[in-house]
Amino acid sequence: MPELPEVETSRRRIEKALKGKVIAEVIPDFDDHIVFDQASAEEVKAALEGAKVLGSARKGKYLWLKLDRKPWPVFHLGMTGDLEVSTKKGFVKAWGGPKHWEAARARNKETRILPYCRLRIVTKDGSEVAFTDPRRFGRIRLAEDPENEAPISKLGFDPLLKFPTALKLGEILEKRRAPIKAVLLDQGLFAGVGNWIADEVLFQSGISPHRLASSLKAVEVGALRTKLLSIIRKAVSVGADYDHYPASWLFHYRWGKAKEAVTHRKEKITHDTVGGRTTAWVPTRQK
DNA sequence: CTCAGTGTTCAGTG
DNA sequence: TCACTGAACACTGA
Repeated sequence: MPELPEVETSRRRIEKALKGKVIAEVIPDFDDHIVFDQASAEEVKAALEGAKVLGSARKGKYLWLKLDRKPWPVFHLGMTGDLEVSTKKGFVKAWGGPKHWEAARARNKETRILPYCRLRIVTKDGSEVAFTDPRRFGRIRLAEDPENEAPISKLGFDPLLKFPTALKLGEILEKRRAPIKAVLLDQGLFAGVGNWIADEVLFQSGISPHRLASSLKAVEVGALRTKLLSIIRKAVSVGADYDHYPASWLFHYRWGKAKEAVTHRKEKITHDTVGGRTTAWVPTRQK
């Protein structure tokens, strides 16, 4: 479930594999018009092959490569997208379901199978990056100036880049009539926040997801801001490795809708739909 | 077989 | 015009 920490971790991973290198070959799935919804697979291939990777950048859940020529590729991981790296030669793409993987495996036992691979990038020195996405809500696009073009230009504050003071944030939330959970998910305000981070922030700051954003008191806005920043920084610092998130986080207990779901302190977890999304929260702790 | 679950966009409502 | 809601999108897995 790629939210800001997973996307930032992916960015660092592929930057390490590609920075300073020349892209030798790009292998897209030419039949995929969903992931390649604006630029065609052919156009992406043409834009990347032969270009040198200068670096990478990210805002919210979007990331992009900076090349020594335009346009640049922009990636969104959607709900199930991922960017994998191999430093040794030998990724093999396999489209479709498990049957395709078995067939590919049978053809070449030595090579790693990449389920649902949409794009492979191979550098001159043999490093490989692969974009995989089973459910195809992810997107691969091209842009001349990603940061200043829609949709990235429409994003709000990225908690890792620039974030408003508690005072300023309070002024913004005062004008919003939707439940705070829905406002936290608004990418035009909190770029990079997704469903689990929003729930975690509200859990840790003791605020009910149903509260209207405009009803939050200054002290609550301050707590929400502090928790939002600390949760994202912590998740990024451990490379979005869920096993290393603190045991006290709701994250470990929120999945599934088991009636008996409880926190690490045995508090009852309730599942409601807020802002159109399943919301896990703890009524005894969140007011 | 049905449906939840992921994030974004777009149509519809107020 | 603006703010907000809810469905649609593709697909797996429970």
